[in-house]
Amino acid sequence: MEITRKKKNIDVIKEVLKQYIRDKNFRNTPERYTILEEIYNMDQHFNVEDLYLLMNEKNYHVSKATVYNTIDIFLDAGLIRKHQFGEKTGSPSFYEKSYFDKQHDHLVIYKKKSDKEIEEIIEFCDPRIQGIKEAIENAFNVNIDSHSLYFYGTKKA
Amino acid sequence: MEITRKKKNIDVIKEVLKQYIRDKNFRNTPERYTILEEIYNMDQHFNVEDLYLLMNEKNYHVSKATVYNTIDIFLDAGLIRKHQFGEKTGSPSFYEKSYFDKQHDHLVIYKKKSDKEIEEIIEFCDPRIQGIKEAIENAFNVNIDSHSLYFYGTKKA
DNA sequence: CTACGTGCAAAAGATTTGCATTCGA
DNA sequence: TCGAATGCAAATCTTTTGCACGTAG
Repeated sequence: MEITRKKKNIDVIKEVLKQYIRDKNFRNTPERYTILEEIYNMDQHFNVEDLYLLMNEKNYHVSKATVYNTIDIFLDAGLIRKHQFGEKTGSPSFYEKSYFDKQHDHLVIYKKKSDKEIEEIIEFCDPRIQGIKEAIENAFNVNIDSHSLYFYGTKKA
Repeated sequence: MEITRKKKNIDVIKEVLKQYIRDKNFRNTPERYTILEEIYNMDQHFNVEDLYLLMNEKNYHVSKATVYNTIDIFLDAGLIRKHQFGEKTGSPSFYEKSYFDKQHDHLVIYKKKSDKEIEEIIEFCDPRIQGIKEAIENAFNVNIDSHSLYFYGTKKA
């Protein structure tokens, strides 16, 4: 039952990708569908290195360049979202699947206030952000396509 | 008058740095005060490259390593804030002076929705974010030290 | 005097790019 | 067939690190 529903979902996702590819006159390469499937099998945030290693372990051979390339496409298609956890610049970007998911934000909990080692990342969703968004759209005459909100803190003693 | 007030402010800032340095048992190097002054003379967001070039143009010789080093200290001291505008991972971090400034967030306006070239960055301040912050602190039993909120969009036609 | 801080250059790490090869349409 | 995608390696770009030297305390 669980497996069935999962299978159904991934098929829907692949259909979304197929339509996107058709719209953009891109090509239906097997890599794109395989990477998509791999991403949608994950339940965690992942980075390019993770995904690259995981796929190669499973004997799907993909180059890193292709992973990066494909990730860009998926981002544009709205199939995944990108995150920059922690505030360090050089650290890798993280991604997560986004289709079927409602938009949410993140609370980054550091082990200690000082050295920014991440202990945990919690997702949350507060509807008030929509109100702020609308206020900003009106105040500055813009259309807002996305937002990113992170809170950084530590566990209460 | 304007100049006087400016001079006064920078002295206060330097005093803040001095106290911080004393607390941490660091050393009062001239570089630290010169870089601080340079930052507080700017009215724009800046990155390390900008600051490094600017200072060397003015014949203050500082190495990039020292700039990075000093920036870290200032961040910890709360004298500056760090931003990652645009969503690209490899792009440099930006900074801005933060003392005397109230916390604000940013609206990043892209020229076109698609290619993420930045047209303008607008600062705003919406008090509702405080309400969200408090809700999160209570919900997850954490102390939140900081947040970052960015809206991304384009100008309305 | 004794480390801490600086400068310089090399290293590291994530991402991009160039180019030859493959393969979808 | 023909150009878009891929794979691989080299290049790029920001930030970090190692080490010798200078200097604050």
